[in-house]
Amino acid sequence: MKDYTKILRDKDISPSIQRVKILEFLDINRSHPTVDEIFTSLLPVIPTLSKMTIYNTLKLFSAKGLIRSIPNSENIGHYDFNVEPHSHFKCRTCKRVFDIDVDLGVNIASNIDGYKIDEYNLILEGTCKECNKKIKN
Amino acid sequence: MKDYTKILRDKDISPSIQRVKILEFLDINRSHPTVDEIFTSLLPVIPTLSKMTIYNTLKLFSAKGLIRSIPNSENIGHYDFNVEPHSHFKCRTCKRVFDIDVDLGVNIASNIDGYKIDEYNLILEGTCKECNKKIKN
DNA sequence: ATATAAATTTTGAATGATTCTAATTTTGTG
DNA sequence: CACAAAATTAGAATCATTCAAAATTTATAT
Repeated sequence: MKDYTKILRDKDISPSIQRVKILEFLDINRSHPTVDEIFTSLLPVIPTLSKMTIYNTLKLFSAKGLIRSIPNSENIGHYDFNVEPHSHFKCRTCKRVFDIDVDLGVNIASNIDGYKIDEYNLILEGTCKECNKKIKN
Repeated sequence: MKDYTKILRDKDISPSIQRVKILEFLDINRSHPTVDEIFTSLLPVIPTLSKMTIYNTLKLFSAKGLIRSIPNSENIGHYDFNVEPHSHFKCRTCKRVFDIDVDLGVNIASNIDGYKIDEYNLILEGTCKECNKKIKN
């Protein structure tokens, strides 16, 4: 079992119950959950939890490089514990976000001068394996 | 002057005044406008215009491959007349979206089996040249 | 320990983008 | 020219997100 309290302290974040539970949830659930999914799942654990805390916490975690957010054309935020370089595929049918092992190489930052890049995301969209099968049947 | 009516007909879209003007606007304004910017700009031209028409039209154009939408972590839709492969940079300060000439190199589609890819987007986020200067001063 | 200040969480209202629904207008066809 | 189909419009509804202010919790100094 990971010591999320320590992970937070190492990033200069005071480890409140809410923050620890949100971080733990994101680590265990690598399905790129939305704010709403996090809220619904943690409400039984922390009955006083508010969505505002989740928004604040996710913003804080992102700023500290602890997690990353995944933009997509449906304009709903997904969050990822995995900050290692990898890409994402969003299924337009089931709405799930999958990890895709596409390596962009390091050469992106070097190409663009003048721009300060905080983050980059490669997002593929279309139909996932499962939904493809269902459509064909 | 381009024949937008013909461009629409070629894609089996009946060329209403609204659709022609929206397409023309996107062609002339390559600044990746939002729905609101399109609406505000075209309202003087088509006084009865409604935002719903713009949403419908952009969705239709996207589905027909006439334009593409640019996802970003601020969850606000930007639209691009240019459907040729290229990437985007969104400035978190001034909110503008810039074209970036990043070559993704290896063709992505071939790497991922089982997934049907309709579209892919590489979106970089951070601070643009101009905003960088302002911050430093 | 205890008072006080600072940080965090909570609540509910507000905002902003997008979607829904139903009515109206426009267009295409016989 | 009438009728059906398609497109547009208006306004309400929804959903994610943010704001502002109050309440709670935590940390600090006495």
